Amino acid sequence: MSRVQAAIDHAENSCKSRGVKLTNKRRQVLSGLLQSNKAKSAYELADYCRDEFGEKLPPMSVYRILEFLQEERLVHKLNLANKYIACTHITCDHDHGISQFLICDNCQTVKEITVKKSTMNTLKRNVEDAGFDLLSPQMELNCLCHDCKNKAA
Amino acid sequence: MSRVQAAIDHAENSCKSRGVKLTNKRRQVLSGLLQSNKAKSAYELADYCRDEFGEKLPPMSVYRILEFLQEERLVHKLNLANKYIACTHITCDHDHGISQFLICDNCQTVKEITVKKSTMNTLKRNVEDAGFDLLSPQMELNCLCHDCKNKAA
DNA sequence: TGAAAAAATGATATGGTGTATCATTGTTTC
DNA sequence: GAAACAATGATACACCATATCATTTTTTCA
Repeated sequence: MSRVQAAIDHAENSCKSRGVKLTNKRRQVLSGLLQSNKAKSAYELADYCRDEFGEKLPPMSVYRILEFLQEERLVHKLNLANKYIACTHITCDHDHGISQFLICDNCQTVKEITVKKSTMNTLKRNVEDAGFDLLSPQMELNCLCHDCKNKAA
Repeated sequence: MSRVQAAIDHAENSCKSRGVKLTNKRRQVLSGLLQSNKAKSAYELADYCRDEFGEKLPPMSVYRILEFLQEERLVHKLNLANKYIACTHITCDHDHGISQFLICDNCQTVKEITVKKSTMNTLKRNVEDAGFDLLSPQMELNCLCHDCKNKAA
């Protein structure tokens, strides 16, 4: 079974156990995100569903579906680019910490990592010293992936 | 002399020494950012110039002016919110490190801080372990400022 | 079963952000 | 004072996002 199919099956079960439905269109949008290692915009996903499944999905619906997928923790929104990406941990059952996203400036590949708790704690203290409380420390960092770095060299 | 005026004077000198011009409109846009502790969008700045100085500044011009101000390191762009803010260090002469921005989710006040070098190094190593190189570690963090926190309590 | 309620999706219009392009005005330079 | 350059204006348009109301599909439960 493909990695994508495995993730979708897992998502299906997760939804069922939470008492919500992974409808056909929701599954299609999710698969659009899963079969790519780059983030995609709502409009790109609408195009994908049209091309791949012959569904004409209006943008509004895509946004609603993405909102649903985010609530179910299947998808993350990258606020810097206004794009969306499937959660790397779909197939994990355990709850995972705050994710940080590394975005390659050259090829747009996105990698989701989890920064060590101690680093985040240091950062948090830093922020509190400035008179603020950290709410959602999801960081999106502009990077160059080593593939592109090597090609450039 | 007001804080704003002092910053503008300083910017003026800085531009002169770099051989570029802080024109009237550029000064107006900069002052729009300086007299606020919140970030402003290009369109908000256009409105500000219209209301405050009777200038009708088309959006395109505001964007060009903001680009100029960023090149001169007088202004930062907050990519998360698509807004701009005056650099806190305008009146410093020394070159300063990478800035991090704390944004209050409630009142939108923005505070520019500099995270300790050791923390950034740890983060950098974290990122490199994942196969990426950090390009511009400008972080924008969603926070709650202590003013709002206290009011809520 | 089948009508009412709820959930999901469609359709249309519109607003905000940002850029491409070409035209115009203003300022240096020599 | 003409040529070269810098700054700004004007128009059009692309993309992201949401508000609103309509329609379809699914669930619920008497």
